[in-house]
Amino acid sequence: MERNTRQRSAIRDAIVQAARPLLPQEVLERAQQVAPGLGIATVYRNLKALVDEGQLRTVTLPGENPRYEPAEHRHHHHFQCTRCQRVFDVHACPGDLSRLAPPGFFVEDHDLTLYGCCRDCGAPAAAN
Amino acid sequence: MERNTRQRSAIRDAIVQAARPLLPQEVLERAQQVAPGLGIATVYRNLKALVDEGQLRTVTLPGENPRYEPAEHRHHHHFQCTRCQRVFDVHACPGDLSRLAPPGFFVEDHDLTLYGCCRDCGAPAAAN
DNA sequence: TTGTATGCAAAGCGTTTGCAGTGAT
DNA sequence: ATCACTGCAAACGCTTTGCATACAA
Repeated sequence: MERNTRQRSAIRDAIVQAARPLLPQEVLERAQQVAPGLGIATVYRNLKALVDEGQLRTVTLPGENPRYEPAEHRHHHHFQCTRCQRVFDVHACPGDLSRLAPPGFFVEDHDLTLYGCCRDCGAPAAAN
Repeated sequence: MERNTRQRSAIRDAIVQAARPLLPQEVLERAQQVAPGLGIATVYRNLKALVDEGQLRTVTLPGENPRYEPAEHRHHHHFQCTRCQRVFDVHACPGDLSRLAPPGFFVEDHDLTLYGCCRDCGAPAAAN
């Protein structure tokens, strides 16, 4: 039976209100403003619980520590800027990729990460 | 100035001879058969060095520890079996994905991981 | 009251680093 | 004889867990 604690609300709210996937440490810092004394262990325990409940999604980019975002977001992908390292949501999807798998392999899902230059870091020739 | 040690050869050979990307621990176990007494620290040091030299490539799948494979392999992707967790190379590629990025974002590269059921693990999971 | 959730600190796990000894050149 | 490389163990950063207490139900 799950209880609705001050800490759990603070953790969930921090992630829902963020505009991008957050690291556990970032969740801690934001949630502590609402729930002083909050410990990192509680953040990890709740992140895990909220993911299991289906409220959160884990964003695991290659070579990066896991980040967390609201699960309400539909199937989507991510774009990491090679200049500023920030991660953005990409709501487009290449669609069915089962044609890429070798014979005998069955594709059930996929993960895609795009790398490049984000809007803010400017095009190779344009400085906006 | 680099030296050609017994350990380094054993580590490189273990990876070149493997049919799939290996975890550092797997590299250790295989290389120890040729270089008894080999320590895990030496494996890590050489993996790093060989990646820097361009001989190896790091395979970083979401939520998985880094694996290593020969760099000679061209641009390709990976397939992870959701049953046995093993990782396989996929030499197909969806091609240009710049259409997926929002306006103002420039795609320079991409990473793709397929998930599903491998040849050895049999039929795909029942559709839910 | 009851038992889950919490905070703290210790433990785990994969990876890195300091150091003195080893061995390739 | 050099000096990069090695093995060992300690240190690290992130995450998990044990335990006594706090608090939602």
